Amino acid sequence: MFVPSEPGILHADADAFFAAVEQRDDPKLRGRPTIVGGGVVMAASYEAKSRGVHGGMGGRRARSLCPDAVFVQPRFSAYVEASRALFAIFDDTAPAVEGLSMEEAFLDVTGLERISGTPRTIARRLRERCRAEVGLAVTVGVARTKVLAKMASRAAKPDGLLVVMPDREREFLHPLPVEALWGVGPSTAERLREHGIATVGDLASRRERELAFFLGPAAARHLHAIAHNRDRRRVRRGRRRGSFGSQSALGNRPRTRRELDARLVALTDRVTRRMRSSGRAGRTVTLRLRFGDYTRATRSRTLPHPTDSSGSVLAAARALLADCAALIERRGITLIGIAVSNLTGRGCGAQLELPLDGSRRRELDAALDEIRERFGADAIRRSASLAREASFSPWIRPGEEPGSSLSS
DNA sequence: TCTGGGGTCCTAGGACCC
DNA sequence: TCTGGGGTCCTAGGACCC
Repeated sequence: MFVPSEPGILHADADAFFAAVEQRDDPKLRGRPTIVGGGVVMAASYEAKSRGVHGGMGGRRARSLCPDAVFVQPRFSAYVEASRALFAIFDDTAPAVEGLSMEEAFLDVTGLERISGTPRTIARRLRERCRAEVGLAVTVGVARTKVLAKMASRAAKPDGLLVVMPDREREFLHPLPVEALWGVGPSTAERLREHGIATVGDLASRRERELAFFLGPAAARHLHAIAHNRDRRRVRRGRRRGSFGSQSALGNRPRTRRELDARLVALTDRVTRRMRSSGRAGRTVTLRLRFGDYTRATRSRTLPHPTDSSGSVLAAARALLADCAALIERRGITLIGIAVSNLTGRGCGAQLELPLDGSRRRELDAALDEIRERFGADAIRRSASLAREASFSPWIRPGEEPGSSLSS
């Protein structure tokens, strides 16, 4: 009898991360609906979720749905520490780990069977270690592709493990509503439903060309591919972030120019400080605004040279803010944010610490493969000459911490 | 106390260059 | 001088995710 071998991509995701850390650290919260945040729900424990509370919901609505919930202030340093501990276990489990956020990652365990056992065994052990060593429940989805592993973990939550075997992929995927697809949000779902597409199976039955008419070519190609579980993206190590940003909500009361400028100074300081401690510089400064009527605007400016200095970023941000004075006057401002993108080092996504001894050879080859795959064979030659010009220093450096964003 | 705070990727038009 | 093709970069905005 044919026995298909187990697929090798794991998606590991800590359940209700912020809320779970709070419940771990304060026994009084265990078993009780716990909500992190106040004005807005940043994370809700499963006790609160079962009453209809979810992330992003207004605090008042959450309170009315779940009057006995305990609200706690977020403690970001505790979440960062928990995230590091989880990633230490992930890194110990698989050679290729790709962080998606503070609390989730893809792990490629292909070819580890002789050393560590089957993917199912590895996933089981990973979950046990996260619980024993970090005190958190981690759900794992296992499949042949990243999209499917991600969707498997979603389906297995909370505190579950789901392996989608290759001969069961369609059975798993096709009955799901289109909203369940990773990357399909309210807007795309509505457009699909307008065209009579309600399930992933419906989606798979349409031609890509037909989808492109109302989704655009890129979205059509992507959705058509994943509806057929074609997803060739590999688990990539050492991905570096593409931007640094910070924003702050202002409430509804009117703000003076002086107040806005003070916010801008604080935001700039926070962002450039983080950039300097990561050793990155950027060229494009973006100002993000939200107005009293919930409309938004962004304005950006690209500088001639990369910078990490608060002076240069602030000057650009101030000029952009001045351009928006009339808009702000008219609509009232409720949120201000800045981001710096177009970062130096972007594109050198596969990094390695020197020195290169024999044991690093395999990693180097994998890194070169990755660069070829993402940027074309020519990129190696161009990078090599750049690196020679720069005395082989700036582009080979240890990667950043995994998990670049704060999330719920 | 009525709407966090962080990210990613894609599109489309215009400027500019060869 | 006009037309065309092909490419890159910049800007603004939309959708989505955690």
